[in-house]
Amino acid sequence: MASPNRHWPSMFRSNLACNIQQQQQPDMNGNGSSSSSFLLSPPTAATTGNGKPSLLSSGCEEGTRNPEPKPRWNPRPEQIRILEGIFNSGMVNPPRDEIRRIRLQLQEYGQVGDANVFYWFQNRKSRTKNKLRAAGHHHHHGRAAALPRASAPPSTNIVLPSAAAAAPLTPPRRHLLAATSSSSSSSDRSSGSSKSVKPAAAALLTSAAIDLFSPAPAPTTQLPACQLYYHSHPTPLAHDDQLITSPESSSLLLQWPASQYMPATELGGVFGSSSHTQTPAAITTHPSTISPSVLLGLCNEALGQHQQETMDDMMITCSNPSKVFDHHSMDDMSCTDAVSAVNRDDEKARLGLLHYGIGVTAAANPAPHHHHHHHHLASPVHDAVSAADASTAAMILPFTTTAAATPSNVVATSSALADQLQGLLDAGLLQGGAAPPPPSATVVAVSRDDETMCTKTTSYSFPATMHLNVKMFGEAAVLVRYSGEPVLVDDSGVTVEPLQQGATYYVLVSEEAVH
Amino acid sequence: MASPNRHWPSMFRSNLACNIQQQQQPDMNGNGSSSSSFLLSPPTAATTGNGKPSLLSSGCEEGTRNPEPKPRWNPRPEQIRILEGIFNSGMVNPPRDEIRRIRLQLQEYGQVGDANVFYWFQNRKSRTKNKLRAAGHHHHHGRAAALPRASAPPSTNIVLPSAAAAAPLTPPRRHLLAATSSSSSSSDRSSGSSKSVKPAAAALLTSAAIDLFSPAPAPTTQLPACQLYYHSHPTPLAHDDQLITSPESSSLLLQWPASQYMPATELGGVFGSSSHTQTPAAITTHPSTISPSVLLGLCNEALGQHQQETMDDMMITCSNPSKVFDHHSMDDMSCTDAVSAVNRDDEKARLGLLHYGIGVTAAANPAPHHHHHHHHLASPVHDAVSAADASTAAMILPFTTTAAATPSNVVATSSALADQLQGLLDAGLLQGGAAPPPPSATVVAVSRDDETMCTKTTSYSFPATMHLNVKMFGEAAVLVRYSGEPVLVDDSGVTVEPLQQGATYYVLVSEEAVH
DNA sequence: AGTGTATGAATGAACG
DNA sequence: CGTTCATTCATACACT
Repeated sequence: MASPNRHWPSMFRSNLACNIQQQQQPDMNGNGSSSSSFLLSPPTAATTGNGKPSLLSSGCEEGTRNPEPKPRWNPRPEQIRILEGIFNSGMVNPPRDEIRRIRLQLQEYGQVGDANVFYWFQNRKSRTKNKLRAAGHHHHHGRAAALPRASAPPSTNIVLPSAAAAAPLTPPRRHLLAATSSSSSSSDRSSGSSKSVKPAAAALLTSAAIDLFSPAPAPTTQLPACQLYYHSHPTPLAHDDQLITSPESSSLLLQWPASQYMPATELGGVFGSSSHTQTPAAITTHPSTISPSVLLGLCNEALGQHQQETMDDMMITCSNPSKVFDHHSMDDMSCTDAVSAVNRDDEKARLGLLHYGIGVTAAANPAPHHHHHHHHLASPVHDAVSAADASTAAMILPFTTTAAATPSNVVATSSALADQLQGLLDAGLLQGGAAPPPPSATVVAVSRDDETMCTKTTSYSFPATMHLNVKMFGEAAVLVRYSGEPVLVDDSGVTVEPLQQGATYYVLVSEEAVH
Repeated sequence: MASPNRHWPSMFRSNLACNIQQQQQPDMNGNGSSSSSFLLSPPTAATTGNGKPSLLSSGCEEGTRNPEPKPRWNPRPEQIRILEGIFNSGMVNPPRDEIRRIRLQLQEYGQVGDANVFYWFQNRKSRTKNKLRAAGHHHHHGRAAALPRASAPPSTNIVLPSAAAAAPLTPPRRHLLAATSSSSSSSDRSSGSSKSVKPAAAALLTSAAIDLFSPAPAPTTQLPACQLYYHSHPTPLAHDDQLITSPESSSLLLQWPASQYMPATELGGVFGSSSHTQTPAAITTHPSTISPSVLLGLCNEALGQHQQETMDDMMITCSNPSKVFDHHSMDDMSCTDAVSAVNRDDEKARLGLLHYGIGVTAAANPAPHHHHHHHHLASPVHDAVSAADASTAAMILPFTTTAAATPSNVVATSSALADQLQGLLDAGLLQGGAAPPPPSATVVAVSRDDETMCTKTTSYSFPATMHLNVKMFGEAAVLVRYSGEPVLVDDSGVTVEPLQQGATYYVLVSEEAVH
């Protein structure tokens, strides 16, 4: 695809150290050519007033770190609004050039780099998706394609009258006070902060509503193809403030037709970006064409104020992710797969050690559902127990272990588990299945430290049939059978008879000796 | 398939909404409904109709004013225990599906969302790392010496007699009094920690490091040539007889089981759940099954209460090294290197270490906070066992194992059942169950003799919460979690954080060093 | 009553 | 794209 924007990330890495105050942004690419550039707004703080600056650090001093403080971009509310608007207009993942444009727009409110914009979209999209997933998790409805309108499930595609919708979640007043900030979901952070306003509450609400349903999912998943560009209008921005605040604008929102929906993306295409750019008037103008989402976007952006929530709802329209279920089923997963999967997992980290594994799916089997209390020993439990024991045993006796271990018996309990194990075995991971274990005897050395009162046991696995020199455990070491019966050794400490395969012996050692 | 479900990033925020105070009763879950709950899903709430309808839906009270926007999740002690257990079992950053499972488990004790779990892990990991950094700050090279920094890490590696150990970070008295959780490091919150300890520095100080066994690697001498393999025997040992020799220790070890064995991996999966699942009765039933380690656990518990002295137990195995280690060249990596890496901090270190990876484990024990302690020891014991087993298992099948066994999985499994026993153990053991009283951590030292190609493992049981001086196992020793993730240690080799109760750690030692 | 720590939550930045 | 790291924000508690 054209997706021009892919790899950006690497780019900026600048570090400028601290010098400058604040936000320097990764501007990156901007390439200087384009006009842009101006770094105008220095610091956030300044410009608008955001207020926050103070405390943060920013500065560079603090020395501890290396030379690279690089303050992270801290989007201002206005910027967030804009971004949010664009995003919900369907421009889920803007191409490079769009990013650039957006950046320019944002710049009016504060320094910002393309990278920031890029990341913002990436994160926003990603997070939205996850959230969605989480939320919907319970039921996976399969609704594959839900419709736009119905959007998924829920439904909420309704337009909500402002009041109703809004009310519950977002406290209106909040907006007033805080003003801009509350755009949809993510934004609050920036503004609020302190207690007075309480961020979370309002914000959350808002966001909540939005996130889940609306925005993202749908648009996101949907068409990749259509991304839109929003055209920026040169002008408008400036007024942003005004727009936002103004009541009127809000009123606008109401107006549009909720009825028609179209995928956000599409809209976006249409005018997505414009949204924020748009002036109320404009909106008015094209009401029909505009999709709700767009409108929403606009609203958010533009006025953002109170109503946002409402809008959100609207947006929802298109959604549906589709893939709800792709996971893999463990069952299917062959050992191999499983293995690999596992590895993958940490892979990055390193090879594979991994922990995860098998056991896994457990969920499946027993029911997680509450019933906890009941079955006591019920079979499951029982099995479990035995399994556990077995395992224990295995551990203990390594030797024995694997082989026997067929999980199946034991494990049988949980099918899922079993399967997995089985898989592993098959895969050959576990030795048990695969290779016959060589004969060996286990020798457990038990020593106690009088001081610490600690008892330590070390176990060794020696080849069966070998003659062990007990002295290796110290002069005073005594080798005994599991039964406690001493094993005969010659003067040099070597066992008279070879170790028996599969047998377990114990050596008593004193720490001193060991030492 | 494998891939799809892995980690999920972030974001899900829930709004929870109604959080309700559920908090108090663990049981509340009742909910029966489906397994999960709705927790976060506000969104989904929608399911129904979307939440929007004015409030209704959710029900959350928001209808009202919303007194509380979103109360932040407040993990209950049991939940913390569980999380802590999982975390220290190596599941530092659980994949998405694991999170889900974990959540289900946690839900038994109170409302919680995937996001909460996600955040918990993220934060926990992050903070652990930072702490380390802070602590170890000094110069790299700190060899043995004590250190300069006053604050931080006083690494005192003292041996701690049993008593001393108690809890560095966690307020000791707390245990007695409140008894609440106190799991280790992070968890304390619930119980109470706070200032006393303070930041890392303080913490470190407080906790004394222990140096118990210095000889670590091999207490005993080396083994001659052992080649071993562990063969699995299906049943060999079955006798429950007792055996062992030594008096005291023996008592501990006594009989172990024989019953069925299964690969470590299996265990992992299995035991986790089983453990907590177990009912006392069950236990009783199979007493024979108990492994030495279990016994130890008991001991710990039994006596341990106040202090935990260390006990250890253990096992071993020699296996063919070649297989074991070869993967990535563990050979190449010198311990030293490894170590240093650790100190370095960061992931790289981590990664490197991972090579070693080992496997499995863990168990934690619960601490029943309030509540009498009476559940028979049974459960605890059981827990212990599992822990031990796990470790053992790990050793045995290190490599293989790993792959599959996800502790969490395990855990998850258990969750379902959990409850009944619960009364007994709170959380149960999941994998990590926790033991109420006798917190201890298992440290398995793995050493390989290049000549003989034998691998020897020794396991120690240290009081949980103590800071272990890894150097006791040799300069080049590296302490890793079951997952293979290295445990952070300061320059002097003392763990930044105390050992986690119920957790199993592995120490990689090079024979040479030992030598 | 404040103040600071510990930690949940949110999100920018990056890596693979 | 999904995941992970790092930072920051905000809040619950404990402390003196």
